[in-house]
Amino acid sequence: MEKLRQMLSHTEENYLKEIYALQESTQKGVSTNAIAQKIRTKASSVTDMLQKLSNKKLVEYTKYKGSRLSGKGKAKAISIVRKHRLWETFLVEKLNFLWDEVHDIAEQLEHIKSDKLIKKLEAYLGNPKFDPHGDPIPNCNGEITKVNSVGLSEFKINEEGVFVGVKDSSDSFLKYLSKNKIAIGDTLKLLEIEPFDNSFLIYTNSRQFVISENVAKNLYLKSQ
Amino acid sequence: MEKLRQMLSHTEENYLKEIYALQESTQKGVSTNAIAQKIRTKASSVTDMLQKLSNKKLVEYTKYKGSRLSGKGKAKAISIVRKHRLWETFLVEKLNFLWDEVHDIAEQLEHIKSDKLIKKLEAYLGNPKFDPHGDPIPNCNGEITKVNSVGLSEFKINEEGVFVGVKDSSDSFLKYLSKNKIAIGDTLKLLEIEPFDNSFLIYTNSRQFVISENVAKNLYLKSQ
DNA sequence: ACATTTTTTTAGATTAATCTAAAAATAAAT
DNA sequence: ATTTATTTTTAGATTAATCTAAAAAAATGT
Repeated sequence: MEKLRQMLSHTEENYLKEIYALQESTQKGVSTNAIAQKIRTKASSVTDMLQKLSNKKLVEYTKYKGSRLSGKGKAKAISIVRKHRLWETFLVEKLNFLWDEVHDIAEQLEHIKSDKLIKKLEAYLGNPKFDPHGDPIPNCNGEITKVNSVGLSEFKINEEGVFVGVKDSSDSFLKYLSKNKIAIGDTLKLLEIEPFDNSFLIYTNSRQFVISENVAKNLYLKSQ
Repeated sequence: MEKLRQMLSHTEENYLKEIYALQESTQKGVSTNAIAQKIRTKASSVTDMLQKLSNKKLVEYTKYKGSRLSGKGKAKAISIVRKHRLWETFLVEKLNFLWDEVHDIAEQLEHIKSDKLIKKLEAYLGNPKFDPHGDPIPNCNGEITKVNSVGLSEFKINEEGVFVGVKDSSDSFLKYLSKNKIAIGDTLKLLEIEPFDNSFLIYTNSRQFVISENVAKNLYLKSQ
């Protein structure tokens, strides 16, 4: 008797997506509390869900030790990220949304279940490799183009690069960027770091201005 | 204290949509069993939901008497139909889906919550008035273009008309139509009705063929 | 190393949507 | 006008996802 493919709930998919995001930035297990914060729920709810996902072999979970996605779980997470980023691209490229308006809508669209839909959407968009925030779009086999960009905070004085993506794509940060007219594709040059507060003096588009260290850390550039 | 707008679950939205479809074809209350059949659930589950929707003032429900949507409920139902039909149009017009492949996907997309999205989608599609099945797309105020088409089964011998829509948009019926190469926009002429089995002899696209009475009832034509 | 703090898990409840089985109301048939 | 059949509702359970409060484990500080 063939076991028909697991249908995951929106909630389960969200957990997988967030665990994936968290485990990418560490070698160790992802802590229950970290997940709870991301999902905006209580640690006890997370424990329940981890046990469930563990039974389904999507997460490797051992009590008190934190969690990692299994191969299956990671594949599923990447497929959700893929859908999210394709939909964001659609919203910006075709429907003329601003890049700081699309996150919540893509968060809903990423759960639509249809492989055919996502294949056709991808083709319709011209097989983009990056979404509007500069994040790579996994292909249908889950492979992700490696971006070798580096945070502006790592730059040397007078080094120059093209702004290719953000680290933090929170609403407030994206709104900060639009307000200050910094957009993907812009060439930025680091002129000076003020030792007193570690603020960065930047040159771009024939003007110069100051950004905080925090902002600099969140800007990814491809240096030439 | 301002009451913030009711957020309905997918399930509630589905009930409203189906009750709307059912109540359009009758003056009387919609029966609990009829809803159960549409939603593919048990009558007892429907009763529970009707009581809930009634408490929320979306449905006018009196025990054993059947239900009708309230003004609020009808408006909500129409907005879901609107989303469903706009998404179907997108899938067919932009992503090149066939008209018999889009229903299940649109059934998911219709629950995406964003007024801005649906406004932008509508504009992107060029403000279409009809979906790929010939059904009218409600505008953002819930107004629906009246189609004065008539079932082929009402035609007289030698009467001719343009095929503008289907009554039953079930998968199997749409597949029947594609297989037999009958598409919206085709001109059909009724040549003969066979008295023995009430089958219809039809002429279209330089060929003639026979359809059952049942099929004839489901084809809506605009006679000239 | 032990006491304290923090993190994580368990136990027990709650809400939404569903189900089955039984009871109640309505409709149909003789 | 009764009886029979059908429809609808109620009562009581179940499952998924969540919560609070308390218990258990791990990490931290002196």
